Amino acid sequence: MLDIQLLRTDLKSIVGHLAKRGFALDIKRFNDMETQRKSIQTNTQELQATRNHISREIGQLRANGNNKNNKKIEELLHQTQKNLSCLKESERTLGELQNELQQFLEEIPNLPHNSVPNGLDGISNQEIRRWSKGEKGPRIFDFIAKDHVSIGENLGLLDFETAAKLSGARFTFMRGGLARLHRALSQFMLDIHTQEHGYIETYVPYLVNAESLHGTGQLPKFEEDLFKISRKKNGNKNDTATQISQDRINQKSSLPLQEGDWYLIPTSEVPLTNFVRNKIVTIKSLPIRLTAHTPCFRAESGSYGKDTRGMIRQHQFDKVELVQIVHPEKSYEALEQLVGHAENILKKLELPYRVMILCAGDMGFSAAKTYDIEVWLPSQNTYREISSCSNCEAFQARRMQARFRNPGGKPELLHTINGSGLAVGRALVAVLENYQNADGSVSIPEALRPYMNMINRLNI
RNA sequence: GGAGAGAUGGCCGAGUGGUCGAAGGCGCUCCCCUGCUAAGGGAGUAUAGGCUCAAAAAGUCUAUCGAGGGUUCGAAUCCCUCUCUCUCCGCCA
Repeated sequence: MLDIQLLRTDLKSIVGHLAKRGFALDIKRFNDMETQRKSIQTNTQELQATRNHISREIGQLRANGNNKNNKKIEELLHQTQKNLSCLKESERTLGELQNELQQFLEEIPNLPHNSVPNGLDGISNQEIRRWSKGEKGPRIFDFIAKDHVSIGENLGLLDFETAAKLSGARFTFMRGGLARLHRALSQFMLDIHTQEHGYIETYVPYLVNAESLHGTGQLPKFEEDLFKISRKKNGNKNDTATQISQDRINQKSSLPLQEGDWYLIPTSEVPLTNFVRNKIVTIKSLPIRLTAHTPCFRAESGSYGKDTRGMIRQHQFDKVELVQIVHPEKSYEALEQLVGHAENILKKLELPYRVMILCAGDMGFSAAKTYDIEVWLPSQNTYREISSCSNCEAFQARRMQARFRNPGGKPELLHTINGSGLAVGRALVAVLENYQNADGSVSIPEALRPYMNMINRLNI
């Protein structure tokens, strides 16, 4: 969420920044809402002040306990009648308006950082650097490289048919050495991040509430991408709408969301980042570096027909996530660092990759700057995304009210950074394809052998 | 799932309808006292928002005592709903 003060004081420049990412802010609507809000809020507060005055006066008269006062009290009571009905109406209108404004704000994406290239889609993303073991680039095959589906199925270890029977399309069933390799990858990643990169290993819930998803920006705008678990409790909630508007009057961060339901996490960024929701942390505790290995669940309703073959795009996949909660002045430094941590995994696995900076229009909703890391897939003769690392600046922190106390003792918003380190399923795909041999076997990368009972290949 | 107890500021804890944003204590900050330290004395110490203001500072108003709703001229206090924590019972990995 953007700082509403910024919209109030510098709307023009914000509109310009948002246009860079293809978001058209409705200026007229915002200004209209603001003008209305201002007058109604002032009015409401004046009426409240009057009410409080009269009440206090009555209180004083009562305390003095003098009979003469009864008349005066009655007068005051009479006087307050009209005031109160105006107030009620005014509060209601203000609530509705705050509600509308809040909703408007919540659906505005983050502002792209100055270093982010212009462009509205992936074509404008720019390559920053490229890495492969040795100078020659990705391995050149002296046979026709198969894709991971053929490799896995030929090994008899990858079974989409069973997965489809159990669940449907876009699920994976693995067994034997392949399942083990999958586990090895995540164990390996966790070990590197905790032992070499200073992250705290974390175990988190896979079901989270709507507030958490709101904090990181998935809700309210992207509900269709999520799997929702309903907990049929007490049937229908009563007047949710009234509750919300009341909340809005109080100017608290509030949610147009149903309480009670759970969502499967689309990434452990959600539980990890929400760790600091509604918290004021000490400056000494920064940076907070958290990592977790979790399954991730995505409905991906928008992408049917894309990557239908294999395990590139699944409803369920594992990911080792990196999250940093940092001082605002350190966040860009931390982003570079975090990208390096993710890259380090690929280096140790000796998988060729490149780092891309996403253009403004290709970034996610909450991001101010994003690097994608793409791993080489020989079967597709191209690089494919295996990690996405973003600095969200204060965008998520503002939604979450995640703060630290500055040296002056005042609470200030933190910055949040997240990135995959890495997507385990896609890492598995990359290993299978890059380490495949002519005879259909797959060599195990050196770094993973300690996790594989020291075997050096998966054989047919 | 059943029965009960509870939720107040950074922390502890008082407060059952009236001037309470909230006693007292601890902690923290500043000042005084003091060879040093300890002890002692004094002052300050929530968050968000509106308005005034060119801006800052400041002032002023509003809201906030787990969350939401209700009763009332007035709610931390009374009523309803929900969430969470604790204790006991049941069930379970």
